[in-house]
Amino acid sequence: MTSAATAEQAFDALGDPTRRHVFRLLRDGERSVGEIAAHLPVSRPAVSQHLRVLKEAKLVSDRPDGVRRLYSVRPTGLEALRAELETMWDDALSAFAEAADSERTRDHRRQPGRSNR
Amino acid sequence: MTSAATAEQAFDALGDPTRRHVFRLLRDGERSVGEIAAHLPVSRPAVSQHLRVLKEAKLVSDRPDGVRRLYSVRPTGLEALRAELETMWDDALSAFAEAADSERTRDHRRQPGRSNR
DNA sequence: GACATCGGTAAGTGATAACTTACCGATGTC
DNA sequence: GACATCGGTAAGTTATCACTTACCGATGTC
Repeated sequence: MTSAATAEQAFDALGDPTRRHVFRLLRDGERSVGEIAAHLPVSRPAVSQHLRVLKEAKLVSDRPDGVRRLYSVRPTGLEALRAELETMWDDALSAFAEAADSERTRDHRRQPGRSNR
Repeated sequence: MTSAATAEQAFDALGDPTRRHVFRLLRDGERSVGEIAAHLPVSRPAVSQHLRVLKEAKLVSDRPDGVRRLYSVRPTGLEALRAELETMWDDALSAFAEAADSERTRDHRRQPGRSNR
């Protein structure tokens, strides 16, 4: 229950600007919490909390390194997000084509009784 | 200024579960506001507000149809999101590989002076 | 062992945004 | 024109969540 690795979690996690910022920082390589916080306009505890969310969404992983704790990106969550987005994309394209199609088929001159239900 | 079509907006827009629900409904084809609301546990005005956000993020478009207003998915915003995610994905993979690499290279037995700064 | 650094957690606060009901203009039907 | 339907907007409430400071345990250094 605590491990679902859903795209939902990834969407929610990356729905916050600060969290996206944190995530993007990690694309350069693993960083400690303090380093991350130094690059952001928020406090270190705030970063810790964001990292927890990202971790739960399987977007990052961490490992101890002495007193520090190094965080790094993790493909798992992103993969789920990518797959979901791919589906969205395909469906969107077909829905878009279909809509454009019916739009074209439908008479453009105003039809009085036109209320497709 | 009101039209940027950023991936940021798309991330923020799809960061809300209800909005994702709305967006997914539209994958089946264009729908009126009332129809959408009927499928959701929220009121119609709430749906209207969500649709506005989705519209600003270029994720949906609308057109009048008599008294109704039909909303449909729009590839534009999704495209921006997809591109951004693609970048994230590539960077994540290389960062991941790099991290795994340095992890492997680094001696696994505890080194005393190990504090890479 | 004393001391410093790092980071997670607790507790509290403030802003935001998701929701509600009420209202109103626009369109279509009779 | 009267009436109904649909949907956007205004205004207000509430819950959520991002953030703060304070505290504490863990690890490393001397």
